[in-house]
Parts: sequence; C-alpha cells; structure tokens
Amino acid sequence: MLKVQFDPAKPIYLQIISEVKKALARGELNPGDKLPSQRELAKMIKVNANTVQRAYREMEMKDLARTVRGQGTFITSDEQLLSNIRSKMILELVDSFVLEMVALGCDHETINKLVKERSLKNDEP
Amino acid sequence: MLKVQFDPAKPIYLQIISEVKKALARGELNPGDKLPSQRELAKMIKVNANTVQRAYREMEMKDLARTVRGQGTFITSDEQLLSNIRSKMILELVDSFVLEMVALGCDHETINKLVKERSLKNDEP
Amino acid sequence: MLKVQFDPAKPIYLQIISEVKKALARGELNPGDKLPSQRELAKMIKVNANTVQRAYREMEMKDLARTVRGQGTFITSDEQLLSNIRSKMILELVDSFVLEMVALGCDHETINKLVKERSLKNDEP
Amino acid sequence: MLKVQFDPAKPIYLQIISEVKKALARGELNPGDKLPSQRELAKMIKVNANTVQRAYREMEMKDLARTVRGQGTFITSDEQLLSNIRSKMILELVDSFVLEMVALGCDHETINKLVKERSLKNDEP
DNA sequence: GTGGTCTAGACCACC
DNA sequence: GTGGTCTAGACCACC
Repeated sequence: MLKVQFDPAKPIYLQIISEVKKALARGELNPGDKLPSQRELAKMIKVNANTVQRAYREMEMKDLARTVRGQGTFITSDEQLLSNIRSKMILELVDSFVLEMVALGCDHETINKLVKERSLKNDEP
Repeated sequence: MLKVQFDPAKPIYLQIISEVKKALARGELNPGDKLPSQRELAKMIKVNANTVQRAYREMEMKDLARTVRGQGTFITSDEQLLSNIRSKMILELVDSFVLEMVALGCDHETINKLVKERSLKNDEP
Repeated sequence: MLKVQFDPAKPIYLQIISEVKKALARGELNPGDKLPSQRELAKMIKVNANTVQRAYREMEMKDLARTVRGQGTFITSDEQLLSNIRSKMILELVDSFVLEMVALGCDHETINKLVKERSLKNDEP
Repeated sequence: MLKVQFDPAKPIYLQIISEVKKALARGELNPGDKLPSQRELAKMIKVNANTVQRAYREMEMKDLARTVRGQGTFITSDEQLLSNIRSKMILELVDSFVLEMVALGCDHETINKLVKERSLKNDEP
C-alpha cells in the first residue's frame, strides 16, 4: 500500500542552523567568522527577526556560536568542535544514503560499484 | 558568506508522484496495482482531492499510470518503463550523494571507503 | 430507434487549446507569439484563471507553448511542429466531413460533385 | 490576437430536433415512424419531460411530426418534406466545411483534391 | 505585473 | 462509489 509522508517542513530556525553547519563543513564559513546580523539575515531570507534570533540562540547553546553585545554573532573558534560537526554530518549523509539504497533493493556490492562508477563519471566532464 | 535557501517545499503533487515512484522502486507497489482513489488518498494524507488528481493526471501523462473512469487509477503494466524508473532513481540518488560529499570536502577515495565501512556497520548490528 | 447524445460539451480548457490551434492554422497566431496572460484571457472569455492555466499547461506539455515565469506563455517557435498541427487539423476536418456525408447517404461521387459546386458558389457572390 | 468563442451550448430541445433530423437523413428513422413517448425519451436522455414536449411541439409546428392523442407522436409521411430536410442538411454541411477549409488557408483545388483522396482512403480499410 | 500551488466545494458523468 | 471540470479566492515566487 502506498504511504506518502510530507516534508513536515522543518522549522525555519532549524533550517538556518543546518545551513550554517553545511557552510562550515564546506569551508564556506570558518572558525571565528562573523555571521550576518540578525536583522540583516532576516531581511536577506525574508524571515521574521525573531526566527533568526532563535536560531542564533540555539547555536550559542550548542557552543557553535558566541554573541558579543554590540558586535554581533561569531562562529566558535573551537576547531575540535567544528571538526566534529563535519564528521557527524558526513556520517549521517553516508548512512542515510546507504539505507535508502538498500530500501531500493541494492545490495552493498552494487552500492559500492555504483558509487565508484559515478564518482569517476562526475570527475571528468 | 552564508546563503540560506529554504526548501522551496517541493509541490505536494510532485511529492505524491515521488512517493509512488519510490514505492514502485521498492516493490511495495507493483505493475497493474490500483492506487487509492483520489478522495481516499486525499483524506489519508490530508490534502485536497484536486491536488491528488493533479498528481495522478501527471502520472498518466508520463504513462506511469492509467485512469479508468468510475474505476480508479492503476499503475502501468509496462514493466520496461517501471524498470527504467527504478534505474533512474538509483542513479540520481548516487549522483546527488557523491556531489554533496564532494561539497563537504571528501575526495572519491574517502567516499568509497566510508560507503564500504558504513554499509558493513549497517549490516551486522 | 432514436438516440440522442448531447454535446458532452467539450471541456473549456480543451476548447481553448482548439482555438489556439485554429488561430495558428489560420496564421492569426504565429511561432513565438505571446499568448494573453492567464488572468487576461480569463477575464476576456469570462472563465476562471485556473481553467486557462490548465489549457496553457497542457499546451506546454505537448510542446505547443512554452511558459516563462513572470513573463508569460509563448507559442513554440518550432515551425515543424506547427506545420504538423495544421496538416493534422485539415485531415481531421476532411475525414469527419466525409464520414458524416456518407452517414447521410451520399456516395463519394456525390460528395465530390457537391464540394466542387459549393466552393464555386462561395467564390463568386 | 486570439479569440475564443464557446459553444453557447445549443438548447436541449433544439438538440433533440437536430438529432431527429439527422436520424431521418440517415434513414435510421422513416416516414410515419412512431417517436418514443415524451416520458420515455425524457427518461432515456435524462431530461425534463417539458423539454421533450417543447421539441415535439416545435416539430409539429414545422409539420415534421404529428401527435395523436392517446397514441403518440409520429414522423410525417410527407416524403417531399423529408427529402427537403435531407437536402438542406447536406448543403449546410458542405458549405460550412468549405468555409472552414478556406479559413485554414486551403484553396478550392486543394479542397477538392483532399476530399477525393480521403474518401478513397476511408473506402478500402 | 507574471505564473504556480492549493483549498473548499459545486456539479457532472459513468458504474 | 469512481474520476472530471470548474469556480473563487488565498498565498507564494519571480520580475
């Protein structure tokens, strides 16, 4: 039987945190970098300033960012923590990929073969 | 600089089509199977019947399904087409995975290694 | 026995498509031309905008038109396709005419004779 | 510019008369034949009995039919009149066909050629 | 301004 | 019961 589940549309503040983490993992954002001001980001992504504030507050609670009154919000400089975030994201990505592939009926051998093939394909052109 | 893009929230009717395709790829839905009636699925997933109808109509236009007035909507029996859908889904999944991993700074060797590791991990426990 | 079938009143969205095709066949509409906006046409012909949208969407799926977000819907520039549409319309018209004439008890000779006669009549006065 | 005109959905009683005339022209209905009773036809085509009555009344006024109390409504036996009806229908059909073909850009020669071709095609298979 | 999605609900045709 | 068409109107994204 068919079962459809919708993106329960992840709350915006969590989406913001995810994006910050991705930017970190990709090196687009670095330790110590200043984040856009709350107002600025709110305008950029057309979201209520309170939503941005909530995202920043949560990041602070996880020691991912630090807010300095009158100066702004900054990415932590704790490289260890950032490295952990990156590793965790990568593992999550791999695991969910493998699970999905298995759900589609691929065995581990096939998965490995396909990944090898496609990473070469995406390499040359 | 940080750039946040929200899920442009894939339209519901496309999500429905995706779910049907996934169900097919996983063998939860088979050639010739009857889909839930428009009203039934609409109630199940709390969506307007018109939205379900649009999904079904698009599937019909792609020959993925066939609608019979007064009877319902049925998955095509064209096994060739269904097999193509599965292959395409798998390749897309692999490619987007590889791309994301590369964006996260992993080289192809690392990707292969991690996939091998995690598919074993997921195997035993 | 008498059997009456009502015009199943061809759906409006199909009538719109037919009219566009006729306009093309007659050269009143040309490759690349912009169609009226959905809302505009809707107002012109006193029909809901959704109905017009459906017509335009179907034309797009048949490659008869191309829609650009924020700009409008345009007739394809594929002259080959447009030429095919015209030929197909003409043949359909001729065939349905011949069939109807035969149903009315005319043989092919009579049909030819009448067509010749009437096309001359319509020519002079 | 595009102009769409809708079928103004010919009134049902006129559709009934047209169908009777067509049936006559095709020989499916003959001089003197009994038409279905008003009630019967109303049920058959799911239409209000008054609508059928109006159609029958108009046919009577044109001497196309004759109603006998307690017996029913009968097609006239006036063969002359029936023959006229048939001729008129045929001429109308030919004329509207020729006009439409001209609108589609066909000249008279082309029309004649196509009619000849297609009436042969429809003959053999 | 443009198109795109979605809802709620009416009404129809076919079974 | 099934699907098909249509409306009125909300709200969104892109220009």
